[in-house]
Order: sequence, then structure tokens, then C-alpha cells
Amino acid sequence: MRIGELSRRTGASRRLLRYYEEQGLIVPDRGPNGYREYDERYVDRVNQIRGLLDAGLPTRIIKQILPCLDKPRSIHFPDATPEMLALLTTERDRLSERIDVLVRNRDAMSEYLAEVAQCRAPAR
DNA sequence: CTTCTCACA
DNA sequence: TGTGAGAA
Repeated sequence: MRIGELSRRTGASRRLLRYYEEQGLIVPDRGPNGYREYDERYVDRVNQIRGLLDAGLPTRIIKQILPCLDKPRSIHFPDATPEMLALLTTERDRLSERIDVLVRNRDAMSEYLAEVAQCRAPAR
């Protein structure tokens, strides 16, 4: 498929897809006319990129760890350098910290909402 | 549809 | 990180 269809199916703008390519996150094939050609795998791939960006990872890191997160993980297993493992470990830990912050804030919101509900439900 | 560039939040 | 616009 070409960029327009991938854009439609991922919700990412054409501009953004080119931006991801510029950042080295995706490397589409090129047709004879020079148009980018994407196969089905790129739909999931783009969504995964969005997820990692949402998780707070910079494109620089995503570019490095994305190959490890590809579907046939067992095939990428052999070329796991110590540097790669260290990177994955630190990024996973950063993710865990962010999750903790998110959980605390969610709980704080729940607590507040519960109190508000208690405060005005009986009155009404 | 393509690349590139400059600006901007 | 992501967008818009203009040029070619």
C-alpha cells in the first residue's frame, strides 16, 4: 500500500509517516515511480511506534529497540549484544517508574472522586 | 504522489 | 514530537 492508505489505516498523518521515516523508525520500499510502498506489517509497526512514543520513549531509543520487539523475537535473539540488553533493561525500568507515577495519580483521582461522591450523594 | 526547506508550538 | 506551507 502507499502512504495515503497507511495513513488512513493507522490514523497517522502522511506527514508524520514521513517524519518517522526521517527519524529512522520505518524504512519503506520504493516503487518504480519513487513512491513509498508499505506492506501490511507496517500497520502494526506504526501503531507500536505510537505506543512507545506515548510511553515517553524518544525516537532515538525506539529506533534501537524496535528490531528486538519485532514479531519473530526468536530470530532476533542471537544478535543480542550486552549493550542491547543493558539498554532494554534501563528502558524497561524507566517504564516501570512511569507506570508507578501513573498509578499513583490515577489512585489520587479515584480517591478524590470517591470523596466528592460521598460528599454530595447523601445531600441529594 | 515525490523531495526539500523554513518556521513554529 | 509534530505540523503547515511553499517550491519544484
